Amino acid sequence: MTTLSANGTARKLRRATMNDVARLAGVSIKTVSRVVNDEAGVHPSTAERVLAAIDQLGFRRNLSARNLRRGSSTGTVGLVLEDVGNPFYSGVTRAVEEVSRSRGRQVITGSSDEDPARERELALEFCSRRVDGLLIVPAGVQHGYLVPEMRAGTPVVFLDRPAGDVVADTVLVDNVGGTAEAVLHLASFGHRRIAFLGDSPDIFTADERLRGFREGCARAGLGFPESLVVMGPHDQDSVRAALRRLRDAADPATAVVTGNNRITVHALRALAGSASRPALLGFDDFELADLLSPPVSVIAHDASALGKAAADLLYARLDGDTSPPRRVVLPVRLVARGSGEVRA
Amino acid sequence: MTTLSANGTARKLRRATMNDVARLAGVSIKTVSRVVNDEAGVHPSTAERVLAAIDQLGFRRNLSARNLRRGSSTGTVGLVLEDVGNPFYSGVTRAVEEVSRSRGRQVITGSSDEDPARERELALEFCSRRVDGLLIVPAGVQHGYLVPEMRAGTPVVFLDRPAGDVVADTVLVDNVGGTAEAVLHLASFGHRRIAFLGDSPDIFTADERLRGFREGCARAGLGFPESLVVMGPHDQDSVRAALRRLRDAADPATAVVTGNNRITVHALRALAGSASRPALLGFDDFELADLLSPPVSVIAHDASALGKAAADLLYARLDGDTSPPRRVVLPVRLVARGSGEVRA
DNA sequence: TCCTCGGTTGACAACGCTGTCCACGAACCT
DNA sequence: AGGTTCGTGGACAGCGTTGTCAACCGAGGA
Repeated sequence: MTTLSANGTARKLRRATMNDVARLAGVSIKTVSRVVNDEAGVHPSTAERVLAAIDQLGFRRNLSARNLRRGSSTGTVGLVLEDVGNPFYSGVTRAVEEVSRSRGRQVITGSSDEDPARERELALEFCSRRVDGLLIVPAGVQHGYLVPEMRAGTPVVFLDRPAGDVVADTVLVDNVGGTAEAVLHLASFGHRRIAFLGDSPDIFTADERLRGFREGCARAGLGFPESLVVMGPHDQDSVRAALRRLRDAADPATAVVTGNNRITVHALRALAGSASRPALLGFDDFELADLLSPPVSVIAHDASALGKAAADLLYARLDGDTSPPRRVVLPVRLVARGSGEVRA
Repeated sequence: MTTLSANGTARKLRRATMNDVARLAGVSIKTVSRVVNDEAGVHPSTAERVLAAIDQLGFRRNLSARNLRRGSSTGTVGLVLEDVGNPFYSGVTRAVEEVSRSRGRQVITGSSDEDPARERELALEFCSRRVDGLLIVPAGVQHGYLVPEMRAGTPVVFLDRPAGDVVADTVLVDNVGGTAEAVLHLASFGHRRIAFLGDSPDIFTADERLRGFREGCARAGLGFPESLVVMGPHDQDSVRAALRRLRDAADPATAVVTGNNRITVHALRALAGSASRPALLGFDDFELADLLSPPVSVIAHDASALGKAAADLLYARLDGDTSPPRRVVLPVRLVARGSGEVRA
């Protein structure tokens, strides 16, 4: 094994172009192009000379120039989500990458951090790069800025949340049905005082899950326990405070539905070691939920299924599908592990 | 809120170019360029006409063409890692994205799945796209293919594992020291039969951690317990089988060091509910480790610190740093939570 | 009056690449 | 011998943008 040094020495050197290769090989630039693209009609000995020159110069075809000239696809898709660092979204990312790979495309990602301005900035930047398509987990509710892009032929698919004011393909999960099912499940174990701990109602999924919670309460004949609904907390301290309030109330909650994986984890941490724990059922599955004690029951849905469905939809558009925009709602399933099966 | 439809109708329409804008606004293309780039010297009324035309046509500057012409940075960096879906790497990704954002650059990611051919393919594809720099979690040990790229001025930083045969900036974590510390920690609780469950020794980090394990054993005066070393298992079944073998041995292990987060989780699942559990100390921290019972002690290191350090190194090169390649080793720390503090 | 000057605008080339079209020589046919 | 084909190679334009340079116009100075 030889150790090759390749650092800074020649840093400012311009990259070799086809012209350089052509000059070195003593052929025309077009012949180089032919060799690089495996086009027929180049004499083997000529090709060999060209390949040697390519090797010697470390030439690598400039894809930007190629795509510009050919007016063809850039071979990229843009993915705007809330936070690649969140395991849920990284699962989505992986699925998108997987599908894209099979279609010979690369994925550019960006995290919006729930900031609509940032989402917009990322999406438009991607459009400037002429991505072939855009996958967006909306942070805001206004997407009119995408209309020119869509009209210009960039297909857009919204993930996890719908767009505010444009009609486009959308993949969602059954937030309402899942949360309602959670309430009914808890009620079937005798719970009458069920609380809901959700993220900010500005977030579509949080709001939908609250809707599902109300629906579940209604179907279980529990009325509308507004005092048991807390929306907004999404860090450790605020979740802890909310739980304390629910516990210390005159008529405390005996069960809690948590609105997403982060809130569930914060709730678990807040409740750890406390003597009497309410029954708990969380929206979103998460790793190790089965190993906690008690194991945590959840409304599970599949990040990769979400990513794959969205990517499939996008690639169908790229393949020329011009049918009306679709809205796909993926099913969720209740995974009973223990924490939600405690009698009131 | 108006609902805008923007689907398929005009799909095959070519995107508007500066030429189109110029024609519509009745100015030269150069004037459009001036407006788009906020260059001085355009009469306000002219600029207004141009902006109106841009708006009407939904024009968006083509960055590929711009970069081609200016010969400047493409504003992208490539990140090749094992699997974006793995929480550890998604943390790395997020950190890289964060740093890149502050430097006005976008991140293109790709998962190699530990396949050297795939790593190479991704890295070279990124080079063809003329990324400004490359961050690579090596899957293989041969990186000579990168030499032409590096010579041509693309800085490369290796993450988490060193490159096989090129000299370049590298950011690692203290695998050896951390694992040795783990062994000494367990030994301090009286353990003499300590096992190591690691991933395939082909993987640098797995091999280094094994080295650290041996070093720790030596320093603790435990000799070289080769029968207690199992390398390779990385799925649920093989980890379970390995643990069973260790337990059923004539002189069973009383403590286990697991070589990475996935193996730790598999081990936890395999040991769940079993009567006598060995002391456990895992390499890599993971979410909820503190909430398990017993809470899991780990050798922790920080994915974002790794990503940030690597990105910082890369951007330093892009800023013109031509000092010799650096090797940064990030410290790890033992987080004692309970599972590793069981007396033998 | 002529000239200069700042403010505005445009013509043109070029970035690296590929599609089109044409040139050249050798071999083949009639 | 002249014409036709095939195999090989090159000249050139243009993808959408920007840097360079020059032209134009009205105002101000000599």
